[in-house]
Amino acid sequence: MEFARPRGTRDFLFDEMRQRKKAESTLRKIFESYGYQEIKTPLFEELKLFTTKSGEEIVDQLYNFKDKSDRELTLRPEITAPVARLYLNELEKTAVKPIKLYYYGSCFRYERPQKGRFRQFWQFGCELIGAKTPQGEAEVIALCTDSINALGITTADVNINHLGIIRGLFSHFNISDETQREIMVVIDKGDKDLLIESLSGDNPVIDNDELNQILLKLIDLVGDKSILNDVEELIAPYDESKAALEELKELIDLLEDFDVENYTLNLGVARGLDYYTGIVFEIYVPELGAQKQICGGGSYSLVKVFGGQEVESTGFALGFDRLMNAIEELTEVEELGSHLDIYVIPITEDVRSEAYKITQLLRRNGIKADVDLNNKKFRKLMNYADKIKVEKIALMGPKELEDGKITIKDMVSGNQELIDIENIVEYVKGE
RNA sequence: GCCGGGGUAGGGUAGGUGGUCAUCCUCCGGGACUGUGGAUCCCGGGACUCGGGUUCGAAUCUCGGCCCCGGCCCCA
Repeated sequence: MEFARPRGTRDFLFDEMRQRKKAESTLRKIFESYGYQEIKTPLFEELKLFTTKSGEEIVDQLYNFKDKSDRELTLRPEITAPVARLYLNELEKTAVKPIKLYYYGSCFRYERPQKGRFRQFWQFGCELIGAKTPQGEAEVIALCTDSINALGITTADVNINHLGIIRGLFSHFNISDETQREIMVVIDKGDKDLLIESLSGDNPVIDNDELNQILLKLIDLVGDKSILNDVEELIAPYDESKAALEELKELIDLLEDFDVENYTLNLGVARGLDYYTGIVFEIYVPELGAQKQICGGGSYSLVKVFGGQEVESTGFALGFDRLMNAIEELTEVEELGSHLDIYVIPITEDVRSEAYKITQLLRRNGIKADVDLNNKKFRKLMNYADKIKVEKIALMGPKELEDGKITIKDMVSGNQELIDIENIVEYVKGE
């Protein structure tokens, strides 16, 4: 084709758009029911915003460019950092805390596209700023699971961890930041063989057998809250991890209050980034294969990222495209019906002007109505109404107009009824 | 960045050893059909991903680009 779209971006047609809009509105409703307010941030930001947050390495994965004034900019790869920037710019000094923000927008990463992975993709997420308490975290997780349930995704597996436990161990054994980061990345991959290799191979990342043995046991702890006892036993000698474990326990108790029942404790969940310090969680839909992660979230510290007054935040981002894949995979795709409520058909040429008036009347009363704009003949209009699968048509000709009436026909049953024009809005709405 | 498989009307396809070859279905527009749709028939519309090379001649062979589909790497 002469005009190709850039690799890894997508077009969306009507039906797909409608399914997406439906999911979007479901999510909005739920986020707003939790008291979140929507914000929008720019699609591009200073490159520095993201390198500060995530390190220089991520430039490889960014859609970055220089503008005409030679500024280093980039399309945003995620929305947490822009929200943090916005907070520092606009809200830090004025807004009443806690602040509940949500966003829905596209993000960009310069990577090879593949299934469940595009260069332009959509994230739906939130940030709870200034309420880093176990109850804040519990509520955020509740919002997340409610959202996923409302979309009909039934096989989602919510995995929760508290990074303070493992950080406590690192601290106890005096592990350097750099080594911590290295080992976190390996844990984050979820590949145990690789971890064993890293820890006990020829060139161990950590030269401490005691810690290595604990780590290997720790990341294997996956299950319901009964595993907390195992964790407790394992970290008993290490005071640095105990506070985190207590926080985790408190969170687990609170999840019950927030009516969250299905979750997995998974001490192997990690994050590559070192500003995540407390609770982290990830959600997987196994049916999606390699790109099964539909959500990532946790608590982090804004001060660690950008400076400014210490503010603890909790948030998560849903991968909207993957959610749509999961919905498609797991739920019966609903027939959408027509995009119109009614189609207005003038039977003869001389009543067209009346047809336009009636169409406008319907529209102004919130009815999705359409009318022919191409002077097509009656038969063609019937044909068209059939093709677009509209359920109702309004038929009008000189005969019924003389009496101030109009025919409403149900295209599914074939029944039709003669009604007074002044009642048309009520009639169409009423059924 | 790497590896595989692809690209023929809007969608789905046939042809592929170079030449009478651009096929069929669907779709879209018009008509038969004049105040009641879905059927049928007729007419019409629309494509060889782009560029270079070989050749008298390329959808077909060849090289490169672009794009698509998988899989790695990566995944804040």
